[in-house]
Amino acid sequence: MNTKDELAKAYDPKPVEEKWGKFWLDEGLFVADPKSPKPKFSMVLPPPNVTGILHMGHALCFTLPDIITRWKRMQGYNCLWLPGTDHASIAVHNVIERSLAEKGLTREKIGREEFLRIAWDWKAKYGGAITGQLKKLGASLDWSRERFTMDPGFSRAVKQVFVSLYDEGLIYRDYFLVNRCPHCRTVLSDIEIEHKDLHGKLWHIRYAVEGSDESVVVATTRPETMLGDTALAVHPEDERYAHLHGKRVILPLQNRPIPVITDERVEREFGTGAVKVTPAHDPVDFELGKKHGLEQVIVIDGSGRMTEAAGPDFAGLDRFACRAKVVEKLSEQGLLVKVEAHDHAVGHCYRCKNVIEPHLSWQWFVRIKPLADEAIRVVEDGSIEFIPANWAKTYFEWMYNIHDWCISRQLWWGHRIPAWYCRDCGRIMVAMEAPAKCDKCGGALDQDEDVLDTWFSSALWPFGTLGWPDETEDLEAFYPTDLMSTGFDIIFFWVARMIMMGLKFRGRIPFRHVFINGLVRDLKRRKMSKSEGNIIDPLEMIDKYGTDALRFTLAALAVPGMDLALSEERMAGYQAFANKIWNASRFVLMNLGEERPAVREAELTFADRWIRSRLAEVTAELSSSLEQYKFYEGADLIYHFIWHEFCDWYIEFAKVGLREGNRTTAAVLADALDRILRLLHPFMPFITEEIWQHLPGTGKSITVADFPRPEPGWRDEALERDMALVQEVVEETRKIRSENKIAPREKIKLILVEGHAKRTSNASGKATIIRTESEILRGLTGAAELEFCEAMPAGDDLLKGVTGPCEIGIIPPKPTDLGPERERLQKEIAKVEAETAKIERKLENIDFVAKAPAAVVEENRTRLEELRARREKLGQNLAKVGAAS
RNA sequence: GGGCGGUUAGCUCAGAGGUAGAGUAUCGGUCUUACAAACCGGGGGUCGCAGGUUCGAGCCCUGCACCGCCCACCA
Repeated sequence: MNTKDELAKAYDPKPVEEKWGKFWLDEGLFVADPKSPKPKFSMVLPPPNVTGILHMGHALCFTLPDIITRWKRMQGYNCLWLPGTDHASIAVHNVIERSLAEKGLTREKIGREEFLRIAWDWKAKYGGAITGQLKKLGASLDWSRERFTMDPGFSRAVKQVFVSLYDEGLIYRDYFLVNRCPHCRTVLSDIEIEHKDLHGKLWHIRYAVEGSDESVVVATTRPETMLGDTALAVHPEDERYAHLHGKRVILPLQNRPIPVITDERVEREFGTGAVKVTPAHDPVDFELGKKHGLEQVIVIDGSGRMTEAAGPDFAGLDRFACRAKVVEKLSEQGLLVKVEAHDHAVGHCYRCKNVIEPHLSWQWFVRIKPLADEAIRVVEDGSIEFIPANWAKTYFEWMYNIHDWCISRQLWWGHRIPAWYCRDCGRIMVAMEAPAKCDKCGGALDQDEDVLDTWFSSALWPFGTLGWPDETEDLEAFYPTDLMSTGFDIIFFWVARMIMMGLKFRGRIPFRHVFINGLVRDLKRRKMSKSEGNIIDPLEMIDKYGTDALRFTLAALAVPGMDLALSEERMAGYQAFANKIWNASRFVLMNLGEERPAVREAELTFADRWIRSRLAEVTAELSSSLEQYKFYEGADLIYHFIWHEFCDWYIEFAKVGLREGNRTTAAVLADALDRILRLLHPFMPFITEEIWQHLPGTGKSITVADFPRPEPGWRDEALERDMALVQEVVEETRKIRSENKIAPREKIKLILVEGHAKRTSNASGKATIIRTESEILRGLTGAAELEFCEAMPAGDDLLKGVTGPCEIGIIPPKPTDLGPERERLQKEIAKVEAETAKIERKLENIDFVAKAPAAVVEENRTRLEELRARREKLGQNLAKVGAAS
């Protein structure tokens, strides 16, 4: 890259992001090589829906793993991060059927073939939107391996899995009561139902006992289903109803006799203790019906309308309209005893939010227990780890109580179930390819109309994308993957099923770590939704603050497993951070030529050694944070280091050296920046690449540069402690200046009173610190004249005697009010005294001295001494100021 | 009904049994030649409540309150 062109004064992300985003892809820097001898690190991207447009959830889901992948890549791993999209049956249906409805059409009117043509067209046209947006986030995905859950290879994998499971008896077909969404007109699995507590009613209805004047009152939340009642149930030991055993009651409105049955599952305390039984429309009743051999009368169809069986008064009515009418009729006939308010949970469709309807029909199921048992084991034995670990509990909770999985959907967009039915003998044939005719009777065959649950195919994502069922190079090289990063909302939908299918079809876990990220919420902690109007659009944020700022914000807020409240202010803060780095880099580059100067050990200044020591420490800490997926911690670390150590202190120190023409300082500055950029790169890929390319002596791309390792020789804790003293002196000086309203320009005289000697450093360190200290005091505080207290020995080296924290006083440059300084000292004294008292109390406590670890006791003693010494010096200073006034 | 989180500065959140932190906001002061998207300084806290363990608790234990989420067949 051209190192000569100057950096603009302020950072402008747009051209930079465009340039390097393209460069990385053109150069194939993220393309994985299955033959590489390097250790591998692989992930598959949770495929976004083709219908999707980028939202903050995506931004988070792509940023966090991208940080990991970039970090691993820089560490020399052969990284594969495989992208793709999901066909999202129901979501696509919703989109297309809505547009059909606008033209007065339905999918049934245009037919399956035409519908699928439209769907594929739509996918081709809009399905790419999400991938284009993804690239803007700078996610280092291997686009050469992009997949789609309905591409031919993946479809083959899906069929293969279905056929195998069917052959093994793990997939079966059954006539069963399932959840159906009347709006989406398909059945759903149990976890696709959202339970919401609603304020409902409990209607008490009188049923006459056959052949007597007696009656029984039942309570129900769904009066319309009574039309399909085929029994009345009471508890066998409920004495109130003992005389009804074996009798029949007359179903009102239908005037049909139904038997009274007894079952332990009836709660005597609830309602009247007598319950109507509707086997075709209630899950419990369905089971009761099976147990007691009851008839199943379907009175509500798949669209939520009443059937002929509901009787002429109700047939054709919508279920809710029917409810009103039933209640009305019962009331007219005096059979409605009372109506109570009653809160209860009602199932809603997770896609369209309509109330779901229990629906009796033929469906396909996965017999899940045998698969779940293995999947439980691999988490129990630690083969798969959840991060944070307590999500494993959620996983177990569901897995232990898992129910068979209904996988058929009455939709067209998706993987059509590879099952054929013989028109003549009804035989079912399941195969990869359509059989020509029935292998039993030779009859013609019809393929099952339904498609598979989208999640059935997603479950195969970690190996289906790598070429399975073929034993490909990629599959060999990259399965199992190392990390699955996703939201807790799809642990059941997706994570659990991937584990089950991975174990079943690869015999190995699909991934080692499951990182659970939280939900992105707004500042009021509400979920972002269109209807709330609180959406923060990532593309808008990128436009406004830059991708790096967005990424850094998400990382800084990402505490594992916790929801994060996104704030635009914060993002603006990280935009400023990018600008800060930019300007710091400008300063560094200004002080470099075409070549990077070499470091000469002998010329290293105190500050140079200090920043190297800090760098070694921060490098180690950052790696440790990333290893634990503590993105917030890593972000915080690097942010603080760059802004408040590198910029605020080191660059200021370096100016002293640079002014004197110290080329080693220039070299250290350049080297530190180089390392900083590499440390920061996983978080802020674009700006770091841009600056790095301007630094002399770097390589092809920072994406494949070495991630820094802590230099073992650089860490120097004693030196860091000395620097802390220097910083204390400087900060105290600034404080005094500020409180006395002394302008930076004005020269002041400082009085340094030597502190206690406890924190003495080694002799050579002292010499250095003293020199640096003078530099800094001049350079940073503008104090040209230093004056030291009487106790200080006079001599050439003004600060020779300073060995510990210093109390600083000032002699104002001109007569001025010393009141503020006096107040400051008094406040400081009060603080010191309060703390002294606290520690004294502690040390007077015999138990504390006896039982606390010796080191802690010693620490407190030292601290007490420090405080007492400090109190004394403060007193001396106060006396001086007091005397001056 | 069962389970899981949360409650720390005005706001958003970190926090490792041993001196309560960050960002931001706020107040005051600075154009100190990398950066006003900046610099310097200040103020701001009974760590939800009540007990307990401990020499010592924001942190561990018990109970309670409130907020949020997940699961669940009292119709």
